[in-house]
Amino acid sequence: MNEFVTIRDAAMATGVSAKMIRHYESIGLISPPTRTQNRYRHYNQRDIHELGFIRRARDLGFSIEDIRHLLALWRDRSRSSAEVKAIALRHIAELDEKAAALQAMSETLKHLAANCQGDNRPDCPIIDALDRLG
Amino acid sequence: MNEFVTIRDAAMATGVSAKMIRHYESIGLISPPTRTQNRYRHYNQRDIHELGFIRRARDLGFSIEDIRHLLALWRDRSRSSAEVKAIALRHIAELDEKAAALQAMSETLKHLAANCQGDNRPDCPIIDALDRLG
DNA sequence: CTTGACCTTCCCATGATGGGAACCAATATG
DNA sequence: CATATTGGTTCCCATCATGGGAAGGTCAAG
Repeated sequence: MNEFVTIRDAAMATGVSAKMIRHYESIGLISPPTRTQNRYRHYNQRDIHELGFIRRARDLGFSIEDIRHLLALWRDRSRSSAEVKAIALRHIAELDEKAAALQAMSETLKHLAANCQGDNRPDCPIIDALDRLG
Repeated sequence: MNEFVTIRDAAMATGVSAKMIRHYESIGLISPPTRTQNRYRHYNQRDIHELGFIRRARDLGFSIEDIRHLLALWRDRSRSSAEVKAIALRHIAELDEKAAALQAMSETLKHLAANCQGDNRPDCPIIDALDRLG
């Protein structure tokens, strides 16, 4: 019934914390919602929908600036899917690059750890590698 | 010849920026080096060696707190390799977890992007997914 | 003596998020 | 009705590792 909800309700409905909702407003990612006489923010269904969009984009690792762009495209009925896809592909490349970097570190450490006895003696190929001896 | 070098030379020799060398000192990761009369920091071979250790640990993604621990073990002749290995294994688990999270995002986006025409029409499964419709 | 290259300390910024203080408004209970 | 609790508000600070830059001291070379 009540189309307007408080920031807490909006947070629970979308999975975006009240803290972050205010933050998104302060950086202009979302527009300031209506306020009641007591200065409380009140969110309508469109606002909630938008916050859900933002949360899902964050869950996919998009940056705030990317989301700003995606929101503009979302609202633009005459957008081209090519523009959306370009943002996604660039982000995919970044994700793959970061994942590869982490995996390279992990691989290196796994090799070193595999050769480490892990006993009470000091000899350790991990330390040696950091020491530039290994 | 000259065993003592300036912070710039130490930075160039180790790949750790002068800015970060001062920072590591300020947080107690390295001990304050000797100073000349003019208050300039001067680093010896041991210091350079230690900074190299830190840089290699950073390159493997270890946090500053992990490095603090690793440095202590490095200096401890009576360390147990088990303790070093434990730190490494925990870090490997973190790296793998983060890499997996990034890959999951990438996979999801790749599926969506594969179904996106990328043309000048607005229809777009990527936007639809963020919109909760897809 | 000036110029330029280096050093020093100190403050501010990043990106996304949370913690918490100080204060005001609304509701629920004794 | 008075008070306790809850939940709003703004504002400041912290994270993590790193860099930018200002203001000022020091030194070598021209």
